[in-house]
This record gives sequence, C-alpha cells and structure tokens, in this order.
Amino acid sequence: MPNAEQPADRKTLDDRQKMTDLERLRHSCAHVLATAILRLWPEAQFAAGPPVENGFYYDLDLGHRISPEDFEKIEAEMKKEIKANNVFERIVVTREQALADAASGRLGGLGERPGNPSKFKIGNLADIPEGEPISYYRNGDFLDLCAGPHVMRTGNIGAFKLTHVASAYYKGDEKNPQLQRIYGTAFKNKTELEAYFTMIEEAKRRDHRKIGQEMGLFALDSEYVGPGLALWLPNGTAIVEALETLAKEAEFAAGYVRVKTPHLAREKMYKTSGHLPYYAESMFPPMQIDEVAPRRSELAAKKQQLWELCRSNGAAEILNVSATEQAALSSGQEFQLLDQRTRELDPALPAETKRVLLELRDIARALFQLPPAEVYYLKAMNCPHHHRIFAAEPRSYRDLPLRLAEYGTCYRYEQSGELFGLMRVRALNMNDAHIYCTAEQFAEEFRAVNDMYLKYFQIFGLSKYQMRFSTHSAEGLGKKYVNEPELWHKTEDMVRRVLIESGINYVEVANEAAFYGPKIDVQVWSAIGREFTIATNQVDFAVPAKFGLTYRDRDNTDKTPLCIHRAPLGTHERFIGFLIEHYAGNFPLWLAPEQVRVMTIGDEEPLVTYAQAIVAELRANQVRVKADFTTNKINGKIQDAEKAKVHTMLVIGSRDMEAGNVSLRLHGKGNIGAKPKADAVAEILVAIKERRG
RNA sequence: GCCAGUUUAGCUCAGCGGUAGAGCAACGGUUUUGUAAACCGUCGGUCGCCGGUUCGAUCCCGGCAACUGGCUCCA
Repeated sequence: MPNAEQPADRKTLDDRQKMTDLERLRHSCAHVLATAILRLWPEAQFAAGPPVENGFYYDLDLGHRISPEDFEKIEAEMKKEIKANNVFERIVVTREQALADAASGRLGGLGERPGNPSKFKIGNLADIPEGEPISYYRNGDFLDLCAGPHVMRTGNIGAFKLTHVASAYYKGDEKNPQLQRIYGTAFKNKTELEAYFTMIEEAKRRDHRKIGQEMGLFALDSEYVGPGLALWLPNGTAIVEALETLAKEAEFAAGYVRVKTPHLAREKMYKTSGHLPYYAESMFPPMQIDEVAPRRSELAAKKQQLWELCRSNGAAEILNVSATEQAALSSGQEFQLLDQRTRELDPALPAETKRVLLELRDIARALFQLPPAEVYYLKAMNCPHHHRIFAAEPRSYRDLPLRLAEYGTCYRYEQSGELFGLMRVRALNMNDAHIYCTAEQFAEEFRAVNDMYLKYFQIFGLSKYQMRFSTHSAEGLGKKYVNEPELWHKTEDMVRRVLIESGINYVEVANEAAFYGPKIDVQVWSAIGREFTIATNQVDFAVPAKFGLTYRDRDNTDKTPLCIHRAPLGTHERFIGFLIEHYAGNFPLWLAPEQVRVMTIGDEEPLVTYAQAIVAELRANQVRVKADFTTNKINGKIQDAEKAKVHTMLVIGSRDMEAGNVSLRLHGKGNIGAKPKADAVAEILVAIKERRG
C-alpha cells in the first residue's frame, strides 16, 4: 500500500548534509553492498540503505534467502568494488527521468532490467516532495536513487564487515511487504573496526541473561510462570531491595510520600483514563467476573428459544425485527423494544401468540435487570490508581505539590517477539511517582526531578546520558494523541523552556510522545559504551481532567492540577539488566548480592568460633554475609567466592586469629592484606552506607 | 504479531536412522589446608512438545511452544 503521508523520520536534505564523516562512509558502504549483491544476483530489488547507529543496512527483495554463509562471497565482491576505487558521482535528474529509469529497472541496478522495474524506488520517489531536487549516485555500473552524501571514492571505505541478516518491512510499515535486511558495519580503518568488534564481544561477555544465570539473580520460567514474567531469585532480590532503599531515601528527602495500590482495577478506570482505546493492545485481556453467570446463560437460552418459536409461528412479524437486527441489540435495547411492541398488541391476536410475546418480554426484562458482569484489567501503569488517591481526599493548593511515590508492579502484554531477557518483560516493577502541581510550580518540580536523575547518575558512575524529548505530531491528534492541540503546544513549550534553562543535554524528536502528553526518555551509556533507555518522564495535562481531579485554589475556585510522571530508576527489570552489563556483574559493595564471605583456613576450633563472631557481627549490621568453614583448600574456597563475584572476602587463618586480624581480599583486586578485625568491619559498614562505587 | 535461526543433564557443550556422552555443579566419602581448582566415588536426560515417515526417530518431514537476531512497539 503506498504511504500517502510523509514518513515521520524522513531526513530532509538539510539533515542529510549534517551526516558525520563516519555516516557518509557507512552509507557509501551500503551502496557498495548493493553493487556486490547485484553482481551475484542481478535481479535483486533494493529499497533503502541508510547508515544506522553501529553501521548500515540495505533492504532488498530477492528470491534467494541470503544467509551468513553468503557473506564471504558478497564481501569478496565488495572488496573488488572498493579496490576499483570508483568515484561516487552525483547526477541530478528530473522526476520524469527518474520514473523512466525506475520503470526500466535501472535504479538500484547495474544496468537496465527489462520486466523488472525498480518497484521500491518508485515508492521512494513518491516520498520526495515537489521542488526538492532528485539525484542519483553512481559508482561504477551501480546507479541508485539517492540524496547522498557520500565519500569521494569507494576506496575511501577503510574497513567493513557484514554482520547479520534480518527482515524488515518496506518503509517500516507492517502492511508493506517484508524485505531482507543485510546489516554491516564500516569504519575508517581496520583498528577501529576491530575495536568495535571487541566491544561487541565484551557486551556478549556481560550479557545480563548470562550473568544473571551465573549469579542466580533471576529466572525466566516460561513453562509455568509465563514468557516475560521474571522470577527474582534471592540474589537478584537483594539488588532489587538495595535499589528500593536508595529510591525511598532519595524520594523521602525530596518530599515525596509513599502509597500502595492494587495490581488491577475495573474497566471504568481505563475507560476514564483513556488507556482504552489508546493502549488496549498493550494490556492483558480483561478478566470478567459474573456472579450470576448460570442464571444469565439460562435466561439467554430461554430467550433464544422463544425467539425461534416466534419466528416459526409468525409472531416475530408483529415485532418487526429481523434475526440479525435482534442479535445486534443490547439487552436493554431488546427489552425496551419488546416492552414497547407488546403494549401495542392487537387485541384480536390469538391468546397463545400473545402469551409467547409477553413471556419473551418478561425474559428480556429479567435478563436486562441482572447485574452486569464486572470487568477488571491488570494495570499497565500506576497513574490511574494514583489519580484516584488524589481524588480520595479533598485537595487544597496548600497540598501541592503532592508527590505520590510507589514501586508499582505493572503488566503489559508485549508482543511475543518483543520479549528480551529482563530488558523487555510483561510484568515490571516501576520506580514510579506522580507529582501533582500547579502550572507555576511545574518548572521547579521538573528541575527537582532532573536533580534526582543527576544524583543517581553519579552514584552509578554514569558519565554519558541524554534526555530525549518526544513531542506530538499534528497528524496524530485524535488518533495516537489526545485531541488537545493547544494544550500540547503549551506543555511542550513549557518543557522545552525548562530543558533549555537547566542546560541539560537533550534532543527533540517529533511524533513519539505518550498519548496524554510529551515524554522525556532518559538514555544512558553503559561502561562499555552501549546505549540504554532506562527511564521516562511524562507531562500529563489531559488525564487529571478526565478523572475530574481538582484542588481548591486561593481564589476559592477549583482547578485541575498538572501531573508529572517520573521514573528515574525505570523498572527493576530493565535497570538491573542495564546494571549487570554496566558492572559486568561486579557490583559495588552496597549492591552486591553477597557482600562478604568469611572463610577459614581449615575447620578447627577455636578458628571457627573466631570467624563465626565476625559473621554474626556483620549480620547484626544487616550485611549480606556468608560463611565458608569447610575443609576445602583455601585456594578452592577463594575460587568459589571469586566465581560467585563476592565483593569482599575475609580469609581467616590461625595467624590472623592470634593477631585479632582478618585478611582482606576484594573481588577482582586480589589480596589486600591483613588488618585489625574492627577496622575491616567498620570499613565495610561505611562503604555500604555511603554507597561507594 | 511478522521474517529468520536455535532448542541434547542444573550450567557449558560433544554426538548419532539402531532408545545418549564429557567437563563443571550437586550428593557421599577421604583430605586439615595461607589467597583463583586436593583426591575417590555416586546421582543425574521421555534429546522442547505433538503428530507423520520408518521394522526402528534425539536424528528425516510437518505442526506448535519457548528462546535468540531483526521489524513493528517500548520502561
């Protein structure tokens, strides 16, 4: 289906000129990839081949399924093209010329291909606005519709590698045909290419699924619990609780109050909030509770029998309703209709016909008068519950800002193909809070939220982050977004102003807002330079009004508050998934599931008694400590502890005991040496309390 | 949900048209030890699930599920 609208992400010529040198190089490499594929499969049809974050891709349609086994020969052809050092030549043409070349199959080909027109290029041409120049780029025989820019020559592509093949919809629309997408990456030189693959290897080594398994942090039991429903094992729960304690302290200090809400709510909640219909497909299907279900089905069956009887004996004609019309009626409408028609009955009707019609009416009434089934949904968000907490008591301007915080569990029916380890799940624990405030208070509250982020970033040693400010699009109003154009602009201006004033690093992207207001996604980069979107802030100008939330202002009138949704620590699932990679499982002491392991050299008294007292003292101070007093060799015990990534190891032999010492060893750092027992314990307690990195 | 790939013991992985094997872990012993592995033994699997082909299927074929890489979506 041709896409009439401009794709929201289509780059303007201006954007294209901003392409970095590396992006140009990668984009050029995509053309070289297409050149190579055409030499092997001349019939291939190409769609789009842009640079992306870590490389480039080209989408193509081809009968042969390209697999990684084909990469070697494709790469060999690519090398030939690079060695030929062809110039990337820009050619400006008229739209008529471009359409003619697409029809002949010349675009995205090595020559004309009669009977095999460049179908996707025709679609791409349609997206080019009138007045914008139409250009080709040619390298050797390969001619492509392309706005550029490119490097000068194919030989400028220093080092490249094809990485994987995937499928993608033409223009990203699932209604369009699926294409094969060949991914690759390219760099200025071989050194940088190798550094990139080293980083990928490191990311694999730090994969949260692998480390989570090894360290016993969480389990995914799709058979019994369900896909995307994580079980937090004791070690993982230790991290969960350390994070919750951090959040509770930070939120308490920032004037938040805590609340607790159930995991489900009645349908009315989500009809009012607007999650239905905007969000319905991301929610688990509803639960129906029908306390009179047997009576309801009994009456319905009887009613249907009577209708059939009426149709067979002609009584239905008096009612003047076809079977299809009747089926479409609600029980209320059906009763009303029957009630009305039976009032106007011709007294000459046979008594039996009358009796049946009246009985039908009575059954319809009984059915209508049954209490309706109750419908409940698992919550996909905490906001509606918090809104009802706001509504639970009368509010004055003196109560604002009201900051309601909760680590709330939400359930989202993510499509099966979207699930991924802990990073994308169906049950998630959010570091959620909603701040109800006046428009005047907004800037200050928003700044305070940003400060909280910065505080967290410091604790976790995150030096690179970015706020991604998502705004609405005019076309989405009434569809993807609540139809309040003025409020959208007003709120977006307000947020933009605060972002600029606070000097925070942000980018703005259109058409990615939440349905009820603009959104700020927080992106952070892990220790090995991978990007994660871990948290989100949203400004909600619409839903509080839908719930009729008001506060009494100074002037004795009722006003609707603004609501800021914020979740700096995101969800436990994604945030801990991120932390696992960030720390490679080597958590700082305050987060480490097993903070300390005390191990003795041998198992003889009084050594064990001495060690046991240290364990007891640490436990009394809420330290997560384990003892290893077995007769295994000390090297073996140390290896066990190192493999378990225990942060601090206290090795105790008779030498230590006699001096009142412990020998300290830190995970990954090796033996530190002996120190007085009291000093070692005190240092552990301080490092935990200060959340030292 | 769509396209592709994967699924063998708790974990990492061999293997094969004739009903399975290693290392680690676990368990039982022996060993009394100074900073990343002392030794011996034992247990452990409807080869993801359901069908089909076959004398016989973990292996071949089909369907389903889960997981993974992407797409769409998203914290």
